[in-house]
Amino acid sequence: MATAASNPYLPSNSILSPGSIVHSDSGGGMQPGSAAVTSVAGGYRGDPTVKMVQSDFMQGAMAASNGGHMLSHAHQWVTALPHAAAAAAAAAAAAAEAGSHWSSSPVGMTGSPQHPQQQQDVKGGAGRDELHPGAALHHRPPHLAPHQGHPGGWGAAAASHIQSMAAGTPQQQQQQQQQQQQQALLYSQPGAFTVNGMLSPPPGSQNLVHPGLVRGDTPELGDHPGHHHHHHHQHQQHHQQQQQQHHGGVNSHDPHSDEDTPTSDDLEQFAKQFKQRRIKLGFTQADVGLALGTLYGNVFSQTTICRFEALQLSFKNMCKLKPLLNKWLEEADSSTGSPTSIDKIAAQGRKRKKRTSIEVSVKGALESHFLKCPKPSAQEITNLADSLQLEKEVVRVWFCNRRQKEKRMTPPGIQQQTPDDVYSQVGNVGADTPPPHHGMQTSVQ
DNA sequence: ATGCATGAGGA
DNA sequence: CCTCATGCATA
Repeated sequence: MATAASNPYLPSNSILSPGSIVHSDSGGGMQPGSAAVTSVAGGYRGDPTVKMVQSDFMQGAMAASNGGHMLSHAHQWVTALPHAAAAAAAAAAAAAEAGSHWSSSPVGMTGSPQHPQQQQDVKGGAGRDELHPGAALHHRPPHLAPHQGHPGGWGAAAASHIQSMAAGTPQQQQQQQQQQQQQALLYSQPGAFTVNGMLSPPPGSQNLVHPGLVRGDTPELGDHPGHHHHHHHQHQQHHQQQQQQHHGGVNSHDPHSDEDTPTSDDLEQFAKQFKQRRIKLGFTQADVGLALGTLYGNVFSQTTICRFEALQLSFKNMCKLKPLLNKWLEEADSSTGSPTSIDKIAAQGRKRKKRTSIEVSVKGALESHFLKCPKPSAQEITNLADSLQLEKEVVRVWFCNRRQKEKRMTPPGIQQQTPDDVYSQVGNVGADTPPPHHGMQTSVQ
């Protein structure tokens, strides 16, 4: 197996031992003993004809379960066209600093679910038949003012929590790195084009994309300037700190100023507010992502917007995006129908390995190892991969993603405890820290 | 909402 | 090879 393992990405199909990875054969699938399955995504893209919209799809899908998959069968990779880099204006520079991370906070949902009325509707996989590009905006929510209680509670919500890692493993040492890189590459989707302004939330929005390079990323990490309060640090990193320059005395401390380096709290607050506004305006996360592209040249996916709202990005990353989203917010509610530019950019294809689904049991094993050693050596990875019957690359990536996950501080199990659930922190102490998993669900959309 | 993946950029 | 920023494809 070693042979094939070297290069996981072979056009050929056989990968490892039988049972380890199964290509999703039409339904034939998995064997009882399989460790993972790779699902195949059908024609990834490449056909302009496909109008499939993932954005809407997912949104609605979550509620509806799924509109039906259309999985095609393919080999390991989907072929694609070479990608072209695109140039775009980059513009925004965001000041960012990273320092301590989030504090606690209930992620996302605040507790108050959305109101009954659903605005997005159509997007549901169910109803997404009619998608007329350029269609008129659909209704904005007539009103809406649930309340979404939020703030008050926030203060109370603070709680300290610790990260799971760093439990006490002796070998746990970290060499931190501080790199501030960024890059922007994008591939886009084949979608058609015609976008209407960002202000018209079309039933099926999602077409062009606009590649752009962003520069101006954030500086480094550091503690936030105005770090005021409580909270804590759960990580053990923070090496370099960064100084803050306040020349000109421009912004000394104005939590609201976007120019300022936001604090964790600011970000939390902003994210929450952003989400509410976005929803009220009737936009999906995907819509916002696209709008940002047409507006500032940087498109973002639904995923990113989602993660932003849920504070699942690194502090630095959050800082970078905040200004952009903030601008969008302003635009969005101020302009009621701005024309916007319609751009379309060619979408190039990319080849992408099909997603491997790792079996739960295997995941458990990986988790265990992770706790013992978050950074296994190449050899260990190979080893592990072998015993788990997974490709080395898959395992390696798994660890990378895992580490990343640890890094972003999405409030782990730390939510505040209401008077009711006192006695909560019992439970996970020795072994692993099961994902608290916030049960967020924003029904909207 | 998230899991796995890609890639730039930095050692 | 890692970290970090991002995102397709999914559940």
